[in-house]
Amino acid sequence: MTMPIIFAGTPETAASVLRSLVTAGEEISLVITREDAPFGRKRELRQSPVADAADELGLTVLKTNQPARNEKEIRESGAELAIVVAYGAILKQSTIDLLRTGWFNLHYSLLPRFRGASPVQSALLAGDRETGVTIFKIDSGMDTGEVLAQLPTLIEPDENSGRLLDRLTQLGTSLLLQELPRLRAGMFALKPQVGDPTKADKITRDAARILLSEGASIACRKTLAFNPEPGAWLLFNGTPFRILSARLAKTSLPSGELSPENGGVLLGFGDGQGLLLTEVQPAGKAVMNAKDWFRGTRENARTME
RNA sequence: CGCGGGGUGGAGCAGUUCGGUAGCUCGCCGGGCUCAUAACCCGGAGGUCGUAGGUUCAAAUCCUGCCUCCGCAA
Repeated sequence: MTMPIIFAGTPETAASVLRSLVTAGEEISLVITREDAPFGRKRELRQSPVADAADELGLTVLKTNQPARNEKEIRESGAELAIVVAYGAILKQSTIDLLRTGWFNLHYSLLPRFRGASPVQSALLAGDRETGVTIFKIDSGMDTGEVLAQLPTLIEPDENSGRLLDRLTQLGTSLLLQELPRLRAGMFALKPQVGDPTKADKITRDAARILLSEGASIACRKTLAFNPEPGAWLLFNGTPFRILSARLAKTSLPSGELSPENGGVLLGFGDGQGLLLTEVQPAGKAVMNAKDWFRGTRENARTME
């Protein structure tokens, strides 16, 4: 008897939300996700995690990068409401207008801070103490719509993007489940976003590169922000070298110097401060403890840049 | 056929070019020194060198196929 809804999303985090909605008894009449894309070294075509989840759940899937071309399917789904989580495509006004109640996006920041593709990484990179989730009604802008609900949360020390994303997914899911009855009933109020908007642009590999000159503190934020993807890195003996996890050390060390310490390997930065590397990954190798890695390097050939 | 690196005792590596009974730094077990220790000393266990086949008197090392992990690029 409940009105079916549309779910749109693409990556694993969206798939997780989708499963939770179904488990909670929500009826999904259509799942929209991005088209299959080349994946990995072999560039094999692979469907999105959301498509996988939809298959498991026996839901109808529409794979499209341009929903405006599939207005017929959207209209015929019988839904008047859509939930969007990291779908990865802009909706045109004509598409937005197809649903009476509207399209509601779960966004992983406290809008208007960090509008765009990388709210989680951006919050960690900025060194924010607090972030959260926002559910807003999608309009034609980039994460500019009016807000239905928000939930803040404190960022934990040493929390990286992967863990924070998991937590925000849980928070967002419970907020969604809490708000859905109101959305269905049409009993909800929207408020404009308040505050200074900031952008969270798509992450580039270049942005994830650590520079010795920028200081240990910024480098440390990068290791948190870019774990697991794409991984903060610099060059060791000329090849890419990832730092999976590290923490600021009290000890100081000249820029580029390495020194084994209790619990890891200390790397000196331009500001004289040391960063204690704990988990690293040299090019072509698996992730390993920094100390193990250091053990296997040669004394005369240890150049960080 | 996108480019490239790796798979050697529990961990990280060396040895492969110029085939000839496996090494280093740790970890582990036992013993010693010490007020004590993550320090130091002595001793010990643990490896069909990814896998299948080939060449050879002899293969971690040379040749061929396969499996597998990973970096870059997309």
